[in-house]
Amino acid sequence: MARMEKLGREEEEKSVGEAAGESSSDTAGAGDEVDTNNNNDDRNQNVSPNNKPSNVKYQLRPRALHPRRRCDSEWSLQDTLRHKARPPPLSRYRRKTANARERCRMRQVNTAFESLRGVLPSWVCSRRAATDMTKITTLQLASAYIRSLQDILDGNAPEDTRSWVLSSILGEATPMPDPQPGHPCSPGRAQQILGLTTSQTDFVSFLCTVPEAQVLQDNMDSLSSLSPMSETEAVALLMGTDPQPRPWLDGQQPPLVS
DNA sequence: TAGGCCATCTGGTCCT
DNA sequence: AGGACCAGATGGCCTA
Repeated sequence: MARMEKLGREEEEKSVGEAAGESSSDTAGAGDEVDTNNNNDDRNQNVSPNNKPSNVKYQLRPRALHPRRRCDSEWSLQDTLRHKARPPPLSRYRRKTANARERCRMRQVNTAFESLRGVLPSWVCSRRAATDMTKITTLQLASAYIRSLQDILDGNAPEDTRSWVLSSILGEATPMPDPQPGHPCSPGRAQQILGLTTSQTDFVSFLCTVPEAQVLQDNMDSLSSLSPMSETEAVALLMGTDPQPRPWLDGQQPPLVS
């Protein structure tokens, strides 16, 4: 939290500085007077003279076109032919405006990540600290979540799914048999107990007629190390009555907002 | 202290 | 020409 506040302050200060005519790159120096193409960088020393990796996890690739073309086997002839003369560097004004646009663009990316976290059900994330919801984690969780929903829609589920879902809906500890009209876990019963809307009851009906949601749990196995789900949580998701607080959305400082 | 994650700056490329 | 997008580089913060 404190970290994010500090980051926010830093950005604010930088924005103020730029508004005052300062160039943040004057102090940050991210690229200023740094020969980003030179291979004398410490982290490039594991690259052999023929530019092949030597037992390293990753390596840097030359940024400039000509060195990259020399070392990058994926560089195509078309790329070479398409290469244009190097344009002059941007003016100081255009560089600043470009930086501002880039910051804005990255804010939009972060907003999109926040939005994505917002649609992830709590049981996907509830076992994770808010600070653990990194961008990568968010994408991985969302991917697994979507996969689970897709499996449900495709009907790739064992037979016991209906009873599992309905027993969860009804808050009963043991699996229920297949619902029959008038059965305690029929859609009508669920509507009565839970006060469901018509559309929600329709969804229960859907669950009563197709095998599906065990796959949700199965897919959650892939997430088990991240966030084991309870039946109640899963049903809350399915019914749109997600009861759990989402600390990363709860008015607290979001974990990754710039 | 190393590694992960992030924001930011920057240059290159593509598109309008 | 200028904006959008992308990826590399850099430095700060945090945690194991």
